[in-house]
Amino acid sequence: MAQNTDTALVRRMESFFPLTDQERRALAALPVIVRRHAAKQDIVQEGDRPTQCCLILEGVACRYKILGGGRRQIFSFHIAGDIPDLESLHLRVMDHSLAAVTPLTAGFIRHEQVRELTAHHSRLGAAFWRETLIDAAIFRQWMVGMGRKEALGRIAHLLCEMYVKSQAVGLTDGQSCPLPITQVEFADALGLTPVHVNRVLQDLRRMGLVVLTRSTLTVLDWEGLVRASEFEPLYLHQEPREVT
Amino acid sequence: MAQNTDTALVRRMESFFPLTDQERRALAALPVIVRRHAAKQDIVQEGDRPTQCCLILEGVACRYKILGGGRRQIFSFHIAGDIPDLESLHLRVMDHSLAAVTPLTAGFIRHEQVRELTAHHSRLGAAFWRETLIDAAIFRQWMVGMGRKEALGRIAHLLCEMYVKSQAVGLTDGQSCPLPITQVEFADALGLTPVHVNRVLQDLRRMGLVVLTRSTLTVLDWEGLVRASEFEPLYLHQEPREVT
DNA sequence: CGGACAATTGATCTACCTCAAAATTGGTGG
DNA sequence: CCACCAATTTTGAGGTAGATCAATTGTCCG
Repeated sequence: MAQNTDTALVRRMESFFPLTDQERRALAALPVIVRRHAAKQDIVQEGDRPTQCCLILEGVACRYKILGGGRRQIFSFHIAGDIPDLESLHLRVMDHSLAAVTPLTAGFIRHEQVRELTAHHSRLGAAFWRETLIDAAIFRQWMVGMGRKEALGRIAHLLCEMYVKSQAVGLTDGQSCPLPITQVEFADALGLTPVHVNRVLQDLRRMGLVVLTRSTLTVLDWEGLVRASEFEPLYLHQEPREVT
Repeated sequence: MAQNTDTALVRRMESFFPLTDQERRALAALPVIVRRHAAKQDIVQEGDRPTQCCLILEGVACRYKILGGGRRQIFSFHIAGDIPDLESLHLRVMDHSLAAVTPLTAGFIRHEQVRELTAHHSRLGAAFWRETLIDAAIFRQWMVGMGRKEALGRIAHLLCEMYVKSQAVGLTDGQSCPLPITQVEFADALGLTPVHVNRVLQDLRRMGLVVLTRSTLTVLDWEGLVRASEFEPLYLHQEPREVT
């Protein structure tokens, strides 16, 4: 398992720039505690003051906030290699919660270890910072959807995004990727009702763009899906690897 | 003017932790080029690869993206002391644009200078990082509004937020703060139509919560506004100053 | 095999949009 | 200093995407 945690982090960092041996060794030396979480279980809650952050190793997690009246807004979905609560490194109090969507394996790293690492390896610090900036870019893109797109484009866009993110960490298989997210969760992420999500997903199927099972997304017509969603992957900042 | 730029940055940093003399000197030594922008003028555009970032000294700026069909989504408004494109430090290509909302005075600092600074002063680096994390927290809060609140709560929330942010940089006067933002801009920020924004603002006035002129917000009933908007300022992370 | 959760369907309702025009406002040039 | 222009704000009437409420069906898993 220790090897898994290393490769996840190392691969993630190397998508920014090639690591030196020293940097690779420093990452591998990070003490990581691996823990499993049941589906729907909170990992960190709004109001907490975490002393560690959480590297997703397997499964899907989401960040969310609950309002009065049972309304919920999901801000992001996270897959293997993501560190969804990295921001807790510099924001003492959590302003939202982090939960497992599916059964989850996660590695926990103490803040002090991360601070130590970034202090001594400024390029790794920059890479971590960059991760949080990409998170923010994704938030902005979701805002575009919720503010200025109709339900169909909004849902299609999320499917594109999840597919591309899965691809980047090698989770795609042919034209399929894992997507174990319920329609209720889609609704809470997109600012819609489960009922409406259901109807629009049927439209997407009828248009021959995708097949969605309970746990898998298959993209039948990528071009069509991109067009329907106005998807432009620039905001994910998956630049070709170059030396800095 | 050099003094203005210094105080803006220094004050902003000190809201995180008390600076050492050394840190204060390093900030003051940053070469800053001051420039004025007319209202509605772009400062940085989507697709640009900036080599500097922009410190707002006076006026209001916004970040936005344009979609086909003339739809626009505004992501944030920025006032004195903000560095709205700080993220360009680690994301090579701009995935959105930055524009002046009002006539604007801004100071520009070269990336290399900022990198130099953060490399030698890791606490300042952390403070800059933190700024971008708070931006992201505000994005999340706007998502909550667009996804799960009706227009009245959404608008009221933005008014609360702008008031509190103004207060933090000493721009409030009694129960008023500058808010030179048109209803069209509100609409593009909130995912609404200008027509609907107009009607809801009238409701807020009729409820006796606020007075809004073209350039100034006056809060008549803060409690009422907070209740109507479900405003909880935790997400702004304006913690009491403490030593790190 | 049962029980809970997830997906689906149908009927009705409403917050917000669209389109169009009028009334205000503020800045600018003469 | 005033008159005018362009941008904003405001008003009205009708339309629609998506919400709400309430079942029903399907599916996974112990």
